[in-house]
Amino acid sequence: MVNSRPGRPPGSSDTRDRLIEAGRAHFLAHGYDGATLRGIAAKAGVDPAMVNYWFGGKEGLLRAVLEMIATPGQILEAVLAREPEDLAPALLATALGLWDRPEVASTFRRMVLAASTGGEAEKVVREYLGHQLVGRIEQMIGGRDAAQRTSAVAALMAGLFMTRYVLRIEPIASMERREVVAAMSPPLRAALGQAARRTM
Amino acid sequence: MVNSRPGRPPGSSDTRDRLIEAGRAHFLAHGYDGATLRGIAAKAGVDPAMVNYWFGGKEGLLRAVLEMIATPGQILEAVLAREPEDLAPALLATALGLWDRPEVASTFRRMVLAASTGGEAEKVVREYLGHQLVGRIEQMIGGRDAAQRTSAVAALMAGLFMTRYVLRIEPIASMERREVVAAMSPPLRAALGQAARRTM
DNA sequence: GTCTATACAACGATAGAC
DNA sequence: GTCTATCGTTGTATAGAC
Repeated sequence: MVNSRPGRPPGSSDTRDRLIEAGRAHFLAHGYDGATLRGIAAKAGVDPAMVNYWFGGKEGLLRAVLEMIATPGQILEAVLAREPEDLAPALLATALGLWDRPEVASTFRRMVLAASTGGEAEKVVREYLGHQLVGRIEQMIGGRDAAQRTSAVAALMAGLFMTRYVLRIEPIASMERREVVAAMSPPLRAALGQAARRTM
Repeated sequence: MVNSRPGRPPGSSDTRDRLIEAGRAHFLAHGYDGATLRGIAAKAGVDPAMVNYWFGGKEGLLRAVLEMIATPGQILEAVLAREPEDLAPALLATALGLWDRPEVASTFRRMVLAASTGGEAEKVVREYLGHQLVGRIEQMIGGRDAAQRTSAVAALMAGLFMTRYVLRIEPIASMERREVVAAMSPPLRAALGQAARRTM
C-alpha cells in the first residue's frame, strides 16, 4: 500500500488536492466508469500515474472524493436540533433543500449509478452509505426495533431520491418541494414513529 | 446502420439469440461496464465482432436484452383482488415474493442501470416506469390527491427495492421477508391511506 | 448475408529511471 | 515525488473469406 497522507511535503505537491478536485468534477460529469484517469490528471495538470501513487488507483480516488463531499451527515446534523414531533417534515425539507441543488443531486446520482454497475465502485459506495448514512440514522432514532425502523426510513428516503432525481418519474419529479414534504411526511412519520407491528 | 433483424436466414445464425442470452447472463453478473464483449462472445461461442454486426455495439446488445426480459406488472395484478384494508402488507408481501427471485431482482436492477446509459434506453425505461407502473398505481388508489399519494407509494416501493436489492444496505438486505413486511407496512399504509395533510 | 481475422486507439495499471 | 515507457485489456472498425 502507498502513502496516502503525507504530513506536509517540503517540495510542492498540492498534487493530491488538485486530483481530488479534478476527480470530483469528472466523476460528476461522466460517472465512475466514464471518467478517465488521463482526463482527470490533465485537468489537474499532473501526470496520470500520480493517481496510482497517491490513491492506489481509480477506486481510491473515488473514495477520497466521497469523503470530501460528506453531504448525508449535513442533513442529519441540521435536523438533530428539532424536537421529535417535527422530525419527519424537518428531515424531508432539509433533505430536499440540499438535493434540489443541482450539483449535489448530480453527485448522488452518480453514486447510485456507480453502485448499480456491479463494478468496484459498488463496494465503495455501499460502505459509504452503510456507515455514514444508515448507521447514523439508527443511532439517532434508537429504541426498540431500531434496525427495522431505520430500514424503513432509509428505504423511504432512498426511494424519494431515486424517483425524484435519478429516474425522474412523474409526477414526483416535477412536484413543488412543499408538495413532496406534505405527501411524504405521513409515511415517514410512520416509519420513524413506533416499532413495526406484526401484520402477517 | 446494419441489418438488425433478418427475416429467417436459410443458413444457420442462432448467433443473435445466443448473444442475447449470453449478454443477459453477463450484464446480470457484472453490470454493463463490467461485462466485456469478448467474455459474452466467448460464452456464446461466437466471434466478438458479431456483437457489432448484429446489434451495432455494446449498447445495442443491452437494448436487445432489455427488450427480451418481460418486466411484468405481476405485482399489481396479484394484489388487485384484495380488499383495501389489507392493501399495504399484501402489496409488500407480493412484491417481496416476486423480487426475492434472483432473476427478477436482477431485471429491475438492470433497468436502473439502463436508465443511466444516457442513450435511448433511458427514455424507454422512464416511460415504462412512469406509465406502466406508477400510472397503474395511481389508477388503483384513485381519490383526491391521488398523484401525491401515488408518488409516496412509488417512492417507498422504489426505495425498498433499491436498499434491499441494488445497494444491499444492511440491515434491510438481510432481513427476513416477514420482518420487512412488518417494518414497511405502517409507512406504506400512511402513503396509501388518506390524502397528504399540509404540514408546513 | 454471415462470419473470421486482424488492427487500432484508449483505458487502468505498473516498473523503474531521475 | 515525479514522470516516462510500456503492458494487457477494452470497445470498435474494417477487409475479405464463405
